[in-house]
Amino acid sequence: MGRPRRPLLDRERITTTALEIVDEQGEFSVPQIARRLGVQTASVYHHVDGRDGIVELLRERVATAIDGATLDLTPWDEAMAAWARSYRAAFAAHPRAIPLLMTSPVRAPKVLDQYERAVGRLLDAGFALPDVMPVIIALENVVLGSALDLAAPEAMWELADETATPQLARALGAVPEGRADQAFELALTAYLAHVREVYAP
Amino acid sequence: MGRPRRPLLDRERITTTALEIVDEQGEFSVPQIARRLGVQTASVYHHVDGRDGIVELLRERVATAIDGATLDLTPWDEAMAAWARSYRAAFAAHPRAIPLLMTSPVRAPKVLDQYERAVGRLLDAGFALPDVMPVIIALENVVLGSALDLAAPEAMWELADETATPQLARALGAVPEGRADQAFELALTAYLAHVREVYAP
DNA sequence: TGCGCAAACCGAAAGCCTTTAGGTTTCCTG
DNA sequence: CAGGAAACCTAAAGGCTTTCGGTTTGCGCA
Repeated sequence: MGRPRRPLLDRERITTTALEIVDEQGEFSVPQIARRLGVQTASVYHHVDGRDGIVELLRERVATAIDGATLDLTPWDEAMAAWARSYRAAFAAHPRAIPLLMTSPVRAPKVLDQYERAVGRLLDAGFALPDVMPVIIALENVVLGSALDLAAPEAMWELADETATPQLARALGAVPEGRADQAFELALTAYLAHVREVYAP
Repeated sequence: MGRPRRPLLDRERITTTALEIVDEQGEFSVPQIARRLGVQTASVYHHVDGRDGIVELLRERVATAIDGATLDLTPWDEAMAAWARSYRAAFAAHPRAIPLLMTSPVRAPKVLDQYERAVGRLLDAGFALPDVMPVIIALENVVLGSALDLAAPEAMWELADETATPQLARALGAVPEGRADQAFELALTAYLAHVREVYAP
């Protein structure tokens, strides 16, 4: 016991292990992380700001997969569409983590920079200043709502009692493959089309 | 001790108390409920299927505020819009409960009946069967994404570092009152306009 | 080179939570 | 009025989060 020759822990390894566990189980606990890393529970607290700190690390880790380069596309609506798809894809890569991550916003500077650039793109495109944030927030709502849909896949499917809700059962039976992706594309396309019409100069 | 002359607990009181606590604190625990009701923790388990059962009761309780009568409006798009607004308003009445409720779908028969009727309305309006669920799911995504926005109010506002993200700070400063409602209306209007164009016969 | 402080890990423990098991009293049905 | 079910309690197991103090190692500075 005592300090080891080489550190056994760091924030990266803790984050990676936590994400592994969440991908498998949908939850995580500090003792679970410690066990996987062959370490005592208390040791983890030396590197991390409590359990909530680990959640924040997970949020940042998942958010780093958002591709900020999409925001350089032209025209502006292509940029927004691609950014939204990348945003959702980042969450889709870890569906079981979504409930854990989505309740509070991403604080990572890298992501805030992307919001900064999104604002810039809309201003450059001629959007009025008071319209910019509502347009971005509504886009974010579509993205997060669709991501949430990924977290509870096939949820309603088992619930369709054919006798009580025959039309619902029929409609569910007729749903094509990849329904979540399709619903997202539908909502995204609809949203951007409307913004083009109403707000764009 | 022993069985009391009049029952001290029932599912209604447990649900009401749990919702009170969640409205205040954003979380709840079984011992907290027991303390408020002047009862031992174990007694609560006699009426309810564990903590998860209480969450399910909360989901149903909150969902009962959704106004199913909206689905009788004509034309169909007015019905969908009003239903979506009522759906979101039900969650908005308990913003701190949203993270707890939104990760799994509502199982309450009353709500499933509403889905049943929504399907019926779209079929009657001439929608093709395979289009019905995607249209409803995408609408649900908009509603839930916007509801999620209510759960983390003013979240990004404090994060705007003027030096690092000047344009974001400017745009945030120009945001009008009631931004969450406005973003929801924007997304909802956009969505329904597009569905009218693309899917409606 | 050596001293001292900081870093990294461990052991222990407090205090919370969930859940179950078994006991006691009261109600209700036949 | 007898017996089973209902409603509550006490007790306890086992998990989780977090903190505190101890031990060993690394490293910077004199």
